[in-house]
Amino acid sequence: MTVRVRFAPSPTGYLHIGGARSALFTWMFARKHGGQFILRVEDTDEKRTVEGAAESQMAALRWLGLDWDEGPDIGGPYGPYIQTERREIYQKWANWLVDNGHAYKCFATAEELKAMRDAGVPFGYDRRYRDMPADEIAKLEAEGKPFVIRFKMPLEGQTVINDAIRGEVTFENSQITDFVLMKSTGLPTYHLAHIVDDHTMKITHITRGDEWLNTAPLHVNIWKAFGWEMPVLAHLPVILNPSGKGKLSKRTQSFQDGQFQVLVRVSEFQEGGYLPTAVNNFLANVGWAFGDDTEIFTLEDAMARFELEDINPAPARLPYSKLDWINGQYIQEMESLDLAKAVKPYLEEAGFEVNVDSLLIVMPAMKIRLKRLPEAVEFLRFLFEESPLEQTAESLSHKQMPAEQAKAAYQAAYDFVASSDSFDLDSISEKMLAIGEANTNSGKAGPFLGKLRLGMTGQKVSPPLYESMMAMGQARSKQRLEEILSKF
RNA sequence: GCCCUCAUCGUCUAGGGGACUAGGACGCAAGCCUUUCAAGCUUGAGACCGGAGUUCGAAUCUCCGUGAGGGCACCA
Repeated sequence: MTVRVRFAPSPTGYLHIGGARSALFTWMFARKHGGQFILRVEDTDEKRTVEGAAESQMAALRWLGLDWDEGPDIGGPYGPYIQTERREIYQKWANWLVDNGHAYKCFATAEELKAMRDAGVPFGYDRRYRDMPADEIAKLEAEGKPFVIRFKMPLEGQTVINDAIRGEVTFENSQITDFVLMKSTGLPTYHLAHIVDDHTMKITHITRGDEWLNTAPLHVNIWKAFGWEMPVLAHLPVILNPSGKGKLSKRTQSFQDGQFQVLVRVSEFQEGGYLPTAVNNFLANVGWAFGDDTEIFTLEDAMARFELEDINPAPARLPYSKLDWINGQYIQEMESLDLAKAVKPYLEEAGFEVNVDSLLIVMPAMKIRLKRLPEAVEFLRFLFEESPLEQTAESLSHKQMPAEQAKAAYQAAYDFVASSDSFDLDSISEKMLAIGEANTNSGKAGPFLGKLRLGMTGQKVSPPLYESMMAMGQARSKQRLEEILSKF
């Protein structure tokens, strides 16, 4: 049997990172088994549907590299993949349930429902239309009264659901009411729609959020009523707020470690300079583990080991600081050219004119420093901004290298930069090292190199001296040394 | 309130009766290295929610607490 799974978001907003993790788990499961991953848009709540949301969610999925085999944009053999385009199918099956005694038309008005709710009726509905004689129902219908179709939930007994992650979970049927299957608008609720879709789309495993566990017994009974084969259920744990209180939401801005913004939308991770591969690695590590203490792994390798059964059922918070570390690990492994290209948009956004080639020299230094791409802006600012030299003769000197010696050293450096034919990493390092050793009391170049770096870049934190000089170029380095000398 | 689920270092996790003195990772602290910041290396602090059982033996199984999360819509 071919595994067929789906990710079925509602187009009510941006793709939430928790949704992305569910999609990732589902996708890994499909790919591991050589099955199909289907994307379905569940837009039966017309009031909440947001224009463009489905597209932005698909863009987020694409960014993560979670490709689908069937979906609204590419079609497939079991389409359409947008629920509002499947009205007739739901209507047909809803009618089938009514005709076969598994569901009934309910004419309760909003006022009636409210009255029942106010009276404290469980679930706000007392099943008053469940056993209404057929002729009375027909009469109401003939009068054109609006109605919904409700499922005839068994009144007693138990329903056991078998969850791939949690095992058997037993519910009392009396705890579940006659849920609405078809709204008066003629559109189905999730309860009906997903079952009809999952059946007609031949879905073998239903992976979905934890919040569906309580209505799973309802679903099981609907599947039974249809006489359709039940897919395997797997209820995925939710992601909590950094505080541990409640589901992760944008509303709660918590900075528990003082520096981590609470990112919720996938697009925020993208804009924040995280690599999709790192985000996937990060997400896969929450609620699931590679298994042999490996923390950094490819999706390929993770996939091979992935099992729904291994998912940790406990809800978890996102360890944002670990994400930074993971992202840093991925950046370290990047090719210089790729990193330069990746960093370019952030530099440009800061108003810098970027030539990728000239950036290459500092990329090795960047790789081991960057946790997030935008951090390159501060590191490389000196390459783009002509800032006044704020250092003084004193701050450019050192106890191992008093002003007089410092001046001589900088002069020597200037002479080299001003006249050298070979301005490359090797000659720069060789020369600067020699100058430093010759002009410090200790005979160690350290103090000189440190102060020179400070003067050249004007930044307390920057890439190392040699690379910085190379990246600045000979002319700019010369000019900068002139400024330094003018301080003495 | 009712129902369901879950519970290991600060966080993410490994472990599923004896190999647990409970492993790894992030973060944190210290040291080394060092031209800043990093990176790297070494070391350190740091957890089985509580109580009863079952058992020769419980982090692991059972029950009861407690805590946390989820659900109780013509939303998904």
